[in-house]
Amino acid sequence: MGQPYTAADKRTHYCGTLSAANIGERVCVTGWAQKQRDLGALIFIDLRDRTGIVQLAFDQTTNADIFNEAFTVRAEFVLCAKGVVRPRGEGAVNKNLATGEIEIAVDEFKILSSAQTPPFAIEENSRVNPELRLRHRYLDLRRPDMKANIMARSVITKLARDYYAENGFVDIETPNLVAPTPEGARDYLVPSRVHVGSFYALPQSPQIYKQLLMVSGFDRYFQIARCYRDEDLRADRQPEFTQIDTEMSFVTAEEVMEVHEGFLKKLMKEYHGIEMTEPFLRMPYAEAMERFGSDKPDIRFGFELQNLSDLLAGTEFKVFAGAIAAGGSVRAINVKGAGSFSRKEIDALTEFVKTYRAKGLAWLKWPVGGEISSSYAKFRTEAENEAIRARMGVEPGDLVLIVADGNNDIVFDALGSLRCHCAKKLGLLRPDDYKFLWVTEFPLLEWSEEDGRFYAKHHPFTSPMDEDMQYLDSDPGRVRAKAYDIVLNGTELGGGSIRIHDQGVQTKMFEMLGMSQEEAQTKFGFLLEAFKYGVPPHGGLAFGLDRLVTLMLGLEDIRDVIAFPKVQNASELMSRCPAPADPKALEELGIAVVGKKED
RNA sequence: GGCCUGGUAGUUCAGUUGGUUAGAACGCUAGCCUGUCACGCUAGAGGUCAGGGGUUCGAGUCCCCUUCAGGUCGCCA
Repeated sequence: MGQPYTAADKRTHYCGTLSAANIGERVCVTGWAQKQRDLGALIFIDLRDRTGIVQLAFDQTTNADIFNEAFTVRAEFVLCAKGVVRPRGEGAVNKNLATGEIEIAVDEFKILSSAQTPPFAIEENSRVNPELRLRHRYLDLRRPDMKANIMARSVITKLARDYYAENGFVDIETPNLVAPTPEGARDYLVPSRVHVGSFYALPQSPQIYKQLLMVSGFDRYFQIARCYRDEDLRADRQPEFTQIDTEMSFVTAEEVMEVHEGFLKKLMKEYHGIEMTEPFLRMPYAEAMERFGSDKPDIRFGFELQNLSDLLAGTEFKVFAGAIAAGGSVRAINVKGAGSFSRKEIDALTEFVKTYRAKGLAWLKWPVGGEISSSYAKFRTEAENEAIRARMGVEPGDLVLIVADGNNDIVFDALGSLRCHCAKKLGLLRPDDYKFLWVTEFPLLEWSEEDGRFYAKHHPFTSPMDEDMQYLDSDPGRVRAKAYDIVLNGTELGGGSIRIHDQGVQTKMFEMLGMSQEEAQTKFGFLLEAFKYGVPPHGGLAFGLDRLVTLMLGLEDIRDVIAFPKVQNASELMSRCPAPADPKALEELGIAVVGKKED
């Protein structure tokens, strides 16, 4: 139900752009009815488009036909209105509205489309069930805040394109139907009709292709690349996501970092008006772990980790002694000003660290003007207390939280998460405080107890550091990589590395990952082959665009910057995918679905 | 795969110790109203208390299962 749209209905202005400057002009506006207010012989309609709202005025005595049309308008009707912009009457100015000084005296009017009452109000900050919002995402995206998010994403994407183009990067598309990835995240598989029984994968990243583009001599590559990983979702993780993907030839790690730092600084300046002149802080992985218990530390606040193992060498407290004896450690953070936390609050913190596999949480309190108290009173000594107080810089009113475990990974993980948790609880995290950090010198390999072998921490094309080459055979776990992550306020925004450009080192790397010559040939033969024909030293970096936009907007949920996101079980509530396939299509693909998982 | 939280009109929520006909606000429908903009006034409609099972004289409320959504650990080279 609606009238036809003709060339004569072409809009002259966006609703939100009209102002007192347009008074006296005859204009044509189009959009959605935000609200119809019927005062009897006078009707007002707020008309909304992507720029804002303008008020349409209808007077029964002036034009009864148009007035009667306006009478039938309900929320979300699509309208085209023409008329003269006029100032509002004395006392009728709306200071809360950008266009509040004026209105349009409508003299031509069309209902282009009627509308059902929407299932939720189209307004800013509406606190509506996310499920309902996603089912009607097209309506959710009409809300001004969601619309602003998506439009901001467009602006940031354009900034990226401009910056990298200005710096000599060539925008090149890489395939979305690629060979399955042998390691790493699970692939989304795409069956081939022509090759029944064979599969493409959707790319987890354009990694190999961009390296091959360096072999081809493009020197600098750039792409806004869609990537896919079939893993469980989080608030900051979607199964399909977008990377600002880059690669450069003839560069060192330092040069790669400088170029990308330039982009972030440009973004901060043009988007937030914040001039960042100092180079971003750089910190080796080992230091990040030691001080913050995390490879993506939030450095907006302190509460740094301290190793107390040496101070507690003689402790009679079995939990501590046992952890140290097992080759682990006892570490602590001093949560400044948290001495007032109640027993109940500390119990909640204990539960919190347990989710990170810590067995418990010990604590020491130095209350203002009170006696030292602790969770392990029976075992502590005055000397130990004093040593801890001195090392942790404890002042009255502080709370020292201690985690001990035979496995240092657990100690770091638990305390690293706990310090962020406490900072949040104490309200120390300002989203408009931007602290960038490069984390460098990541370990090249990671030992898997479960599989009894090494895995590449980054990916198998990452170059070892020159000074650690000597340990490749004798002590592979010690080898550091020319890898770097860019971290903002505790979130990994992106990461990259200098790649191996030596065929021999690459072969060695595959060996260390337990891959035979034949296997390496089968999986990456084309890459090794390409490397025979003159490969430049190269490296690159990819930003997670979704996370970048989320942080730039001060949001927490990645879904707020994605037009059509998926929910936790990786389905999409609006289109209802994934869905069972047409049996004929399956037959053509040679695929039989043998049954859904019962458990 | 594990753990935690939640699901009550269209929406946001309340619903006491298990007790009569499940309420409010907003929205919606109709009528009235010439300066509203959270318009106002009057009247009205609107409920599979997520679904199923159980306990009970009696279940929105207690128990179990399922389902959906959210958070999180594992996972995410």
